[in-house]
Amino acid sequence: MSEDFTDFIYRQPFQDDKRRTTAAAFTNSGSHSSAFDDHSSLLINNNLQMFDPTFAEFLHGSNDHTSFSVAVDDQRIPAEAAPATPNSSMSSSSAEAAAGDEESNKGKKEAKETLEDESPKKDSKAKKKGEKKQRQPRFAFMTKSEVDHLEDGYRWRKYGQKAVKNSPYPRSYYRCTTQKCPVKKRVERSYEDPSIVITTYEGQHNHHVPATLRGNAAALFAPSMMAPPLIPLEGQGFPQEFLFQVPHLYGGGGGSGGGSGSNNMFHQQNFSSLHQQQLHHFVDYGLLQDIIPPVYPKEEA
DNA sequence: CGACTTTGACCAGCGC
DNA sequence: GCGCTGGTCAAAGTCG
Repeated sequence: MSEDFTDFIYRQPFQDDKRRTTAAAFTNSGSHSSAFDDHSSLLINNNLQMFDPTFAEFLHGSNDHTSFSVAVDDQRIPAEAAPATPNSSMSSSSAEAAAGDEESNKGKKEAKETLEDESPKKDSKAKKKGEKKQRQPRFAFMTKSEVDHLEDGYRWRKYGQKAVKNSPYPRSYYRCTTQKCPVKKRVERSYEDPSIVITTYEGQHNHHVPATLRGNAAALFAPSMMAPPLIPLEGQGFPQEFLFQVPHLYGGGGGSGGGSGSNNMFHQQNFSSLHQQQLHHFVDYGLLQDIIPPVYPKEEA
């Protein structure tokens, strides 16, 4: 299914680090590698400098972050999955790739969550045994930030936290507090670079951004999360997830410590046409078209 | 008092 | 079949 993309990933002009990361990620699919061990993912690691810094900035209005990345759909960033991951750049392990189509473990839980919404209680837990659930599209953002929970314009309620294998940092689970909104997100820190926060959004908001939010986030994020179901996860040959990083050109707070490790990954020289194509690809999937503000093109200009 | 966080327990999928 | 791990629930605690 997403093999195409996996392949694509391998072809990326990764840096040494990247390569190793990727390799590690793909070979380290022990069991549930980790938070980001789903299917193959499409990576646009370094070299991708498509967005204007404002893009990253809109993320949460603050300037904690210096980098930003996105993963779409079932893929997760093998933050912890890649023990050898030199930097937090994500790669994806195809461990759950197979699951992508059919969905596997988490699907069921999510199913109950996303489908039944907030109504399900322990009850739902007991039932829905054989019931399988399709996975919601996911967007993983890697953000360099001091705070774990980044402001993205929506209100979230934390409903769980788990220690992550291979990582000293726990993973937090959040759910959109808006009723009927099935969106969930996971937040964890890269064990490689503690300064990087990996946020994975799952599902799409079916409501507008709370008015109380920062204009930035609200304006920019709302659309993306509210986009209609555009990801035919199953059998579409789509990348279960893809992600890209956006270097934050602003001095992320004077060479933030963590930045060091990520410097490599966020260090790009130019935005080649290839990347543009890639971006287009993503956009075509309709996943980012809303997320990506019209500012990126100006990068060229 | 309502909203949110913390935290232990539970459940299911997967690999061995 | 067993153990590990990820994901979720829900009671209790905290905060404004």
